[in-house]
Amino acid sequence: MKMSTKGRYGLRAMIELASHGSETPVPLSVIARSEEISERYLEQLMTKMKKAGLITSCRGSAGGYCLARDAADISVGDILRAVEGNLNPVDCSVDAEAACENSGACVAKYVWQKVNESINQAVDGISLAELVAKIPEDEEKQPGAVCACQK
Amino acid sequence: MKMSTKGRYGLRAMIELASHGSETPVPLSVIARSEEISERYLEQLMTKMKKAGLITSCRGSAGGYCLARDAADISVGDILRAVEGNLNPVDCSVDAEAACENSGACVAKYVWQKVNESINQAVDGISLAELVAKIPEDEEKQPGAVCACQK
DNA sequence: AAGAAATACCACTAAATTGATAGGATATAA
DNA sequence: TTATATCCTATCAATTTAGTGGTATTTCTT
Repeated sequence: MKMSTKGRYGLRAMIELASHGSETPVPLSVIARSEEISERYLEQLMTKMKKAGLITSCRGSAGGYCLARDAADISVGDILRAVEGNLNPVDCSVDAEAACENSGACVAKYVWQKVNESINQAVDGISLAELVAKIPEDEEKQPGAVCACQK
Repeated sequence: MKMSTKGRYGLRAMIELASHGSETPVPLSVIARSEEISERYLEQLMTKMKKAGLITSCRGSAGGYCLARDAADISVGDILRAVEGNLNPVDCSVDAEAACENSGACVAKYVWQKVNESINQAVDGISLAELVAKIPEDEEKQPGAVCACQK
């Protein structure tokens, strides 16, 4: 039951991105360097966040990534689900496809549903803006709304 | 963030074990067969549960496994932690050893602590007895207390 | 006392997933 | 036109998970 680096890196990258102001796009290299994550690997994670509609991007010189909406409207759950896929501890409990032949009589399923609900409730209850607000002042920038790069 | 087969098999095996009466030890082969788990693999999981003090065992002919205490006093959390190790999604959030150099200023840590709490709360809130009670009658046996084998 | 039935213990292998790397293509601003 | 970026796809390496194999030991039954 460990969160993989996808989730861990992904969350940190988004916090970093959100902590930059909203004026200009933030290049991948900046995020990768300050969070000490391989650029190439982080790139894959950012692609997933973009597909999930959490960030936008601008190519070319002076390009980079921006939040697609206000940090207050992005939950940690949005981020984790974007990079990790669903957070269900066991697929059968939610996905009808993955249900076993015993499904109806399966008591364990009850457990997995409970756990699933509690995880999602926890991560959906925390917004990116909340986290940025916790950053010690000396490192914080302007959390701001949505940045210039809105293609 | 998936529960591995250790947790899934382990829970099912314990439910099966608890659903047998308390009179006689239940052989591994019986649990393995009815839950369709490899005996050899399940054996390793049972060893962990034994070390965690959740079950006892009797060797020899007519031997097998028994709950170490009443099913009402064994939580799903006890079982999962026994086979999976701690359920923390990220080690740094709990284990001081695993904390990164940035630990104090790390905002993500706040998330992992919340998630960890909510997972543990969920699994600790469900007892083995509760689950056994949910089993459809035609398959249920006597949930009972603790069985004969108490070495 | 012998034999069968069962767990205990130790190490090893195979499969799957995850993490990371590589190379080139495409877009954009100065 | 050049430097700076993202985008896309494939591949490789490392780690973790899942499962096997063999043998020793204990206990009941006959």
